[in-house]
Amino acid sequence: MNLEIDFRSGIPIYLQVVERIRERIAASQLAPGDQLPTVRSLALELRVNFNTIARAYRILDETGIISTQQGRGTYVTNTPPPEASEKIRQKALTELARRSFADAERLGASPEEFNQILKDQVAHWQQTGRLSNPDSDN
Amino acid sequence: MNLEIDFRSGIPIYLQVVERIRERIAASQLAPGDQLPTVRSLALELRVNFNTIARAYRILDETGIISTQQGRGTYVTNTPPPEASEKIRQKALTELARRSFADAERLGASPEEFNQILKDQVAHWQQTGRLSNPDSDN
DNA sequence: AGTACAATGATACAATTATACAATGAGACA
DNA sequence: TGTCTCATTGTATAATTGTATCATTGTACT
Repeated sequence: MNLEIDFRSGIPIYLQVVERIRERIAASQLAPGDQLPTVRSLALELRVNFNTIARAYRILDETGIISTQQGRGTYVTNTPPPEASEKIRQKALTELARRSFADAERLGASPEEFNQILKDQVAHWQQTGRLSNPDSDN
Repeated sequence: MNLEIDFRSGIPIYLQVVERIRERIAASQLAPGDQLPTVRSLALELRVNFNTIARAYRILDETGIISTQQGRGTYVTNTPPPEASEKIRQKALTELARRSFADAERLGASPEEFNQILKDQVAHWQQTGRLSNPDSDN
């Protein structure tokens, strides 16, 4: 799943999981009928207790966009209407931007410095046609 | 832990705890990822109230060298502090940039679109003097 | 004495984890 | 077919961990 959650943000993990999954559904990365990871497998991936994931799933279930079934698994039921999806998507992107700057700040970089690095990254991507490999200069 | 605290020194207990733990980390007796004692267990050991330990932990958390997580515990921080070597810092920043674009792509945004959003975020930061609040429009 | 302030303690609370439990489904076998 | 067993799934509840808020204590200063 590769969900990005921040243990140091002060935002409860279960709420972060709710948001990240809503974003994936809004971005059609998860379509109706798709099965979500089991509470245990996602918990293992995120290194948290599976009850924390279960709590997130329960919230999503109560809002009706997924369906959790004991013994079977959890499945996506509805995708929000296009205009709502676009709004969620926009919010997800600005939120991602905010998190990125916050992470950069923790590494001692000002927003300006990090923005420069991001620009370089785009330039490199335009040259090579792909995002640079994390192991490229080891 | 066996922290040396002097109750008669006149120096507040929570400040002594802060100093003792800083020393342990500086001496690599506590490594990144290591879990510190819970506020209650350390309080029991030192015969003080656990709020006093919590206060010490909060100070260390604010300086970024440990991370306290409700319900989970407190851990020595993994990410290198800003004063780490420039090379490591640069590498961490480019890796962060790469991951950010990958996440944006997962949300259905091209690098160009996401870059625009990043620029807007910097502009907004320059206006308000802070990175925008995650809860601003919930 | 009285006041103000910082340090510490008491209590209630929220997030996360640990443990035991119940529902479902796949495979073995009569 | 039926049903047994067992692994896998989500559920329920209590224990553990840090947080928030206010009360208490001690000290310095008038």
